[in-house]
Amino acid sequence: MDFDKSILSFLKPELVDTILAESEIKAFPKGTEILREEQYVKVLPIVVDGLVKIYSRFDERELLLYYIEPAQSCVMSFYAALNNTPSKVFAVTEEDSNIILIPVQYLPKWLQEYPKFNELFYHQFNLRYSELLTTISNLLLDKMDKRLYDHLIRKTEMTHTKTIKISHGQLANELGTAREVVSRVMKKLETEGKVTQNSGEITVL
Amino acid sequence: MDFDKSILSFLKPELVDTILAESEIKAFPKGTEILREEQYVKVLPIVVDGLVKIYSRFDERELLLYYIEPAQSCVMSFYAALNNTPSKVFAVTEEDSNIILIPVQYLPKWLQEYPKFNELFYHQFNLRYSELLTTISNLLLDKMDKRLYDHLIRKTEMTHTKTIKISHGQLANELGTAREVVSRVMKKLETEGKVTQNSGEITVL
DNA sequence: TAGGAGCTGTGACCACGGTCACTGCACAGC
DNA sequence: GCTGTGCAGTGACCGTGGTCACAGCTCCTA
Repeated sequence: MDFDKSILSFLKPELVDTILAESEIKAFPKGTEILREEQYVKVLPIVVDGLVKIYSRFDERELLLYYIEPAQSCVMSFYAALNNTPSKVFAVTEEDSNIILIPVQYLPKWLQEYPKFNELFYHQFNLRYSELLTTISNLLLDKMDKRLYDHLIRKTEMTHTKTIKISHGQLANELGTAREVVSRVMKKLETEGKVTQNSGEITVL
Repeated sequence: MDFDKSILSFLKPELVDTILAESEIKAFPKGTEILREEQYVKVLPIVVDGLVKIYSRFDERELLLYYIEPAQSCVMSFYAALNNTPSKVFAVTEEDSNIILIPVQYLPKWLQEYPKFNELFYHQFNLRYSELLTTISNLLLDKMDKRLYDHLIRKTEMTHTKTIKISHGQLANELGTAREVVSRVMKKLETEGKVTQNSGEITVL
């Protein structure tokens, strides 16, 4: 399949060709569950375009951890793949996405032969680690109104559109809270003139 | 300096010798601040013995992230060292500790030449990532009484003693809450017969 | 057209924990 | 002695958000 190789331009062209020769690029429609918790991972995903949502499930509650944007990889599945241990998180495509699937057996070899490839994953690990830190900071310090508003802002930034199609219940899941709480806070944000909403659509002003 | 090399036995002896030839092993007394936030890192620490506490500061509040036990390393400072970026966390010795300090300039070379060395850090990253996940889970789901009690239990497990010398204020910092809250909950744990305390000492029953 | 499913809006209730304002205690140094 | 400092204990207050119990809405399908 054709795609814009410039997305991997930070890697040496020689490495890009090696990767593409052995890997599959697959299209996943929006909403596909590409990684289940406790699943043993056979391929390592690198997102080419689209958007993948990574979340965890604690008890009955869920919490969005971060998004994987183009040219990024899911380090949890990377480590799970390298060591044949189950993954601890879930991954779902938030938009139609094309994803490179690298078979795990090539990883040790490429990691050793291509320092840039190695660096890529250290960088990804660091990125996710930082995002978890800010998630922790938000949980510890911020009230729901700020958490929800920031979350909506982030969504508009990533999808490059001011209007989001999502239900209060889904938002509640992403923030690890209850549906009623989201409804309450959304109403507050609406009266504050920060958003408008009607029937499953939210517009950030 | 002498120390028990068996602690690094998971690495090839050849690699251990290489590391020790170029690195310094330094003794840090309990309570030494060995890593400040926003500090540029020139050496990579690997704990030989003792215990190092890693925490972060959000606004005015602190939160303990995890402990570094013998044969472990601080991946945040690892990444910071590799890329010459400032660290985002603090590190303080919780006990007298001996720590190997590897000068950063050897890292790229050794990472490429010794796959085991590389694996060590992937493993550490994954470990910390998992610990941050459980921290998030605790913040999201658990009440203070459970968080505090679990925290005390963990402390006794790591120091191999039932009695902990710590003030309520310090505990509050580690849990990201207020001193009064810790006092309140400690009283509750005491009446429940889970702990006893007198003047800066807490004994877990 | 009646019923069901899924979503939103709301009011009431209440536990948890953050904050304030103290008091009491121990211990150190002057 | 007195005073300052640091820690523990406590009562009062109250905002946030989790929960329950509904009611109302749209849309789909039998």
